[in-house]
Amino acid sequence: MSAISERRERERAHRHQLIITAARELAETEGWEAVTTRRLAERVEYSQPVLYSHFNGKDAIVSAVALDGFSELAAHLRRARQAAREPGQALRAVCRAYLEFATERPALYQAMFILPTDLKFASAETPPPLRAAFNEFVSCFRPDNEQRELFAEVIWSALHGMAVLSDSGRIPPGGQEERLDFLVTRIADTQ
Amino acid sequence: MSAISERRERERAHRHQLIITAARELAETEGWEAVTTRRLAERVEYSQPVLYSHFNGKDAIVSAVALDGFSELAAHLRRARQAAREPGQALRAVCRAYLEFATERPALYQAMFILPTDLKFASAETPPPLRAAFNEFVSCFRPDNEQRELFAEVIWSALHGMAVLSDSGRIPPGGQEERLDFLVTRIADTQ
DNA sequence: CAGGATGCCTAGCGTTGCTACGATGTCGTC
DNA sequence: GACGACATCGTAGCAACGCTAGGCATCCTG
Repeated sequence: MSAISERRERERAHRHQLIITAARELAETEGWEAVTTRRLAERVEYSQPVLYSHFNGKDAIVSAVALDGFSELAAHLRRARQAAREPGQALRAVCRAYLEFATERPALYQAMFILPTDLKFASAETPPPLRAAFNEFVSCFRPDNEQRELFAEVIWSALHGMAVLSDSGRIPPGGQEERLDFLVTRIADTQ
Repeated sequence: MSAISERRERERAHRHQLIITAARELAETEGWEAVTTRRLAERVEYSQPVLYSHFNGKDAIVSAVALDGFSELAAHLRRARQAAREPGQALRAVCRAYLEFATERPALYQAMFILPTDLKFASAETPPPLRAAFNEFVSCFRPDNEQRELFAEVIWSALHGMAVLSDSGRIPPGGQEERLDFLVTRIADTQ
């Protein structure tokens, strides 16, 4: 392990992250359909094959972006939950933060929930950021609530449906706040 | 308008539907990624360009399949709603029918809700089948309920989220019945 | 029966994700 | 310090994609 090979490894790790951020920026400015391996390679100023020395394929790159997204989502939800004054308002705050996240970073949200990825959900090898994001919903309910995971799943499903259906125009994008209010008041009395 | 041109028009309409059903069958057996214009053309025993004389592009074919899907979904939901013994059970029956539809025809469901299509939602030119399906949810609530459309949107969002998240393994596919029960009992007391 | 229009297929364009292969340069050893 | 082994990277290319231009045949009309 010479110093040179260490430097190489550092450069390699740096380039790895460079690819991920380039893919994300390209997706956020021009949409995922503009993220081709050629354009991405040009953006990071390397040839196409180097992408495949870092990732198994395009799906793996999308997965890497999605994973970063889950970390950010978890942090975003946590901030909202902890900023809530009364515990009864935590769920509402987290739900609103979730919808915020989905509408403000649509490309990132697509990578996390719509595009095909290699990520494993709800299993033993689920990456920690995914669990962390999900647990923010669970934490809105009392620990002695035996159904809190079930509650969290339904809330999450409803929010995801609202986000994606309104984004694609299948439900009017205007009424999100009313829908959110209806959803939370229906669930919130049980914590 | 001779009889011959009428026959041609009939044949053309027949072929139009043939393309749609072929696309749907191919998607249901091998997934939408296997539905290419080449394979589809081979399947209907015509050359590629004839597809473009019937549809503006691949998205338009997917849209046509989706439109058929909405008709079937509306009929499926209506059947479930009308079969419900008490009016209080109608919502539960419709919701269960919705999830049934999504899990039993995943490819069709994808065309309707996930794949890019040309369909216009929630506007003046929304195709009737789309409105019909949505109205089945609305009809589960009392006509004097001024928020019934809002309720329907939230319910639909939650069901869509449950369907798509469980299909992609993001929530465990096993607990659908419990989630459904939780969702309905939370909403059902207001009709 | 000729003329014009219609319908269809062959062939090809540009782009996609991905990969085989050769050149270039670096490393450890004698 | 020279040399063979090794890793790294770019050029070039493959098969498949959605889509379209152009020509050939066929059919209806006057």
